Amino acid sequence: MENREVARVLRETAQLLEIDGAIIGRYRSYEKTAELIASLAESIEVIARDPEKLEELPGIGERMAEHIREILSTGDYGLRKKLLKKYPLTMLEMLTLQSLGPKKALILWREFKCCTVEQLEQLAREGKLRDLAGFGEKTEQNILKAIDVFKKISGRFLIPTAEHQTAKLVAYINRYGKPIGSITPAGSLRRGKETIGDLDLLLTYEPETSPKELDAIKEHILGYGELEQVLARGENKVSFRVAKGMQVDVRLLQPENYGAALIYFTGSKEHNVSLRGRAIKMGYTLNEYALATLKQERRVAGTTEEEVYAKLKLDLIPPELRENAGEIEAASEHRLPKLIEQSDLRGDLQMHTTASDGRHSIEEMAQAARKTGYEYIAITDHSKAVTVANGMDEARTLEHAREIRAAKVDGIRILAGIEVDILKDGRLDLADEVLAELDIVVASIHSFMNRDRAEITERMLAAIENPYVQIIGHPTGRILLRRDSMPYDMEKILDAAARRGVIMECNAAPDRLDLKDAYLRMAKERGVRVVISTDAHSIKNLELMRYGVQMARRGWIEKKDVLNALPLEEMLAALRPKRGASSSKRAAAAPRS
DNA sequence: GCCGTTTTCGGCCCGACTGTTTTCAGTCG
Repeated sequence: MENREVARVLRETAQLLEIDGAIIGRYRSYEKTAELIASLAESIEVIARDPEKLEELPGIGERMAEHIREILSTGDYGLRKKLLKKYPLTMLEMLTLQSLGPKKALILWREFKCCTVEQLEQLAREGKLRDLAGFGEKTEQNILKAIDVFKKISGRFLIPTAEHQTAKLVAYINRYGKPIGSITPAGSLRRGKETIGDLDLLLTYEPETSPKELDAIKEHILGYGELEQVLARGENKVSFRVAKGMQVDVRLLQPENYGAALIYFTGSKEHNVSLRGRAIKMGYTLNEYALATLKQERRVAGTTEEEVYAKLKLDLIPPELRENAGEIEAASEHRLPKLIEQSDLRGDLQMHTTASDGRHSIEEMAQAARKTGYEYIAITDHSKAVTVANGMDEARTLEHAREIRAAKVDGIRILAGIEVDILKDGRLDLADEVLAELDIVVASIHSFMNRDRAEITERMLAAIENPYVQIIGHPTGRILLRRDSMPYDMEKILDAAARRGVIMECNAAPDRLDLKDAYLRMAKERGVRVVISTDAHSIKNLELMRYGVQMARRGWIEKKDVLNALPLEEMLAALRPKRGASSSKRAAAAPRS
């Protein structure tokens, strides 16, 4: 059973308990355990095999450990099943509606036996909600609006979509007639999460700004051309929805509170909760304005993030790590990783040209890469199995390799590579003799992804065992918001990669970001090196590298873990030598053009 | 259900905003 499955059972139990009116601490305990398990890099199944290890995890005691074991062995949990006899599972779907929480859901269930979004819509349309205790006409309208949103949107967006909307919005806000303070994007966008739910913007204003002036600024923001619905308009905050249901929160604050607010609105929520717990233990209280003494009689810090973390005796935690996944402990013991930066990278080892499905020639790609400051690139076009991408057979691959080696661009080394397909049975799409002739072999799966976990695992293991494979490209095959990862036993795969010296790719395409953070961290723990590659299909795509770097940072990856942060010769030496070939030595010995 | 330099019992992060109330509960992030 996967961690997220176990986490789902626990989270549903927590929600059902909350509807059932359990005391706050009890359902929070289930909620916290669910969050913890979802964020673990290791498999909970493996941890649970050790009789003591489970209870060593924070927030898991004797009883919770038992519950987890029950879930792992039966696939479900007794208390959840018991609660589901009282409340249907579909009630939880209703909780995803904005403005509808557990208390109102319970009233709907008691009064109308209403437990689905469809039934709720019917009741709201008939005007039957407004007379319920705690409900009113406005609530009824809000529920109808929320149902509209629910039906229309998935609710999450790719990073570039969120960046684009942020840029437009910031430009618009800055068109306010008078000078305005700084505008800072926070939230999951700042943390570099793989998809973004909503936008959080911090807007500072000077302390002498009059209330009237503040109102004018808020009115200006709400005059944004792409605004579709105002959700809240208060003293310190405006919230609204723009196209496709994306929610925007703009928080207005004074510069002296900037650091505390930036921490608060960067999140994650779990990181913040943990920070507050730490603050309390140290005799402080932390909110979005400042770190202060417990009874708020004295302010201790709040103007910068550094200052707040320092007072909490923590090193400054990079936003990408703020997921409450061990970063606070690491920061308190001065052992935060020194995360990889884009400027550490010396090359890009996966890209395509017109030989398969790319848009530019070898020289054009090399020139563009040279301009970004790289020392080397690898051209890795597709092999013949990917017919739709004009994949190359053995003869074309060899001819293309000759062309790559003949191409000369000053100041950059162009390596002859391939992105060879891993076939249905785990064999490779090109003959060994051909692979032996190339400088770099990336192997990827592009077809038959809908197989079960055991089959996919075996297939990937076969590829890793193949002595010609040096790098596994976009290992899980996911396309964000469209296609799930292939199911496999990542521990087995990474153990095999560690044993065989195979490198795992972190594909930088913002709709892939594959490997993802948790798997990158697992790779690092096993000593598996990673390569951050754009998989560029055009010159423009070379710019996508920063997304891959940010995902790697979220996986705690440092410069020393990254293949393409090495100088050319060291990079080639770090590649697994191909059996029966000395191509890596030959490549290293060749003169740089 | 968990946990302890404030605690083995009694808390559990904290504040903004809305809407339904007439001082506050519910929801949200």
